[in-house]
Amino acid sequence: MNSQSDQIKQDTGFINESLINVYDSIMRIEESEIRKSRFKDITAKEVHLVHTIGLHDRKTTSEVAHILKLSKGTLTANLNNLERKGYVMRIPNVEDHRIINLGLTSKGRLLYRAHDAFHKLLVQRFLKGFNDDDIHLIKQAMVNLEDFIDEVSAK
Amino acid sequence: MNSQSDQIKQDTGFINESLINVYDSIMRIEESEIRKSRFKDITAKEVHLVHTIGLHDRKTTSEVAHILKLSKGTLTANLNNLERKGYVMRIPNVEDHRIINLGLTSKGRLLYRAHDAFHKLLVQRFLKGFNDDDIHLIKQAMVNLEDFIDEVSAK
DNA sequence: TAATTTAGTTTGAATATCAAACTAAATTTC
DNA sequence: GAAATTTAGTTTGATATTCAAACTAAATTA
Repeated sequence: MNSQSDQIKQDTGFINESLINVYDSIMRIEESEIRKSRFKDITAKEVHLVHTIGLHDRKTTSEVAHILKLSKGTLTANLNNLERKGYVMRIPNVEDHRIINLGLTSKGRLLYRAHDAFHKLLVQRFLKGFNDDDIHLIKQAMVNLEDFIDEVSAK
Repeated sequence: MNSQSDQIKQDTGFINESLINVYDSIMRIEESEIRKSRFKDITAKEVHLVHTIGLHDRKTTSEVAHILKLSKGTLTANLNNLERKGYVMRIPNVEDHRIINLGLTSKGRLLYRAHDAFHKLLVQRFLKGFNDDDIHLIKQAMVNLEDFIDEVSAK
């Protein structure tokens, strides 16, 4: 018979393994789902970039590079690819001619929404069977995790 | 004043964003923490490979390639690097001479444990302030997520 | 107006990845 | 039990990703 504390050890052990394993899988299925749809030329990294560019923000190239922690040169290369494939637009900034703002084409917006829908489905399943209090508690655990990440990143 | 359902929308929205953002950060801080220690020549991907090889299993090259979803050629290249750096051993299988089993050197085991300790700290912080029932509930959410991943991967 | 800073691109080198061809060993088939 | 097939892992050649540093053009500051 398992004691209460054995149960907890088992739970935390499972959560540990899960945190390690889950993301890789999420990236993989995101990519394979998106490629089953009409977006056959898109990788997981590219979806991530499209998500970061977003629907409405018109971020600059530097802002996006900073968010994704990519060098400026790498981002330029990635943007060239997504522009060539027709998902992303470079929008010269009229006030400051050094700046390029980024936007999604209509195809890019479709991709954004398809990815977003898949993610919402994923979260729905993640939270399946939980009531509002439970969900609030799970949210708090994610806050903890982000706090820890911020702390470690800062030091 | 927010209604209850607004609160839930906010929570699930946060969880959604969090799931997207958190892993990248985890990979990044894992790498930077490991490089602050005595393991300065190691990338996040390599830690992941060392974790997969594990302390006791003596997995084959093909098993590890399958787990990490890498081609055999890619894994050979990765193993060459980790062998050169002194973390991984190739152990010829005496019963079947085609097979190479994989193991960690003592340096590799040190790296494994350092990474494991960091991960345990991370989970500890993830679960900070929760009681046993809460933890069990969070574990259940992770099970949900893995189920969803398995379902989508299978179809 | 000259010097400096800033935003983004280009360049060149290093690394990672894959699929396909290959080698050697084990298993199956006849 | 020899020949054909399968399996495990490596090598090869091509492609893609990434970075830092040099560069260009525009804006800001001195």
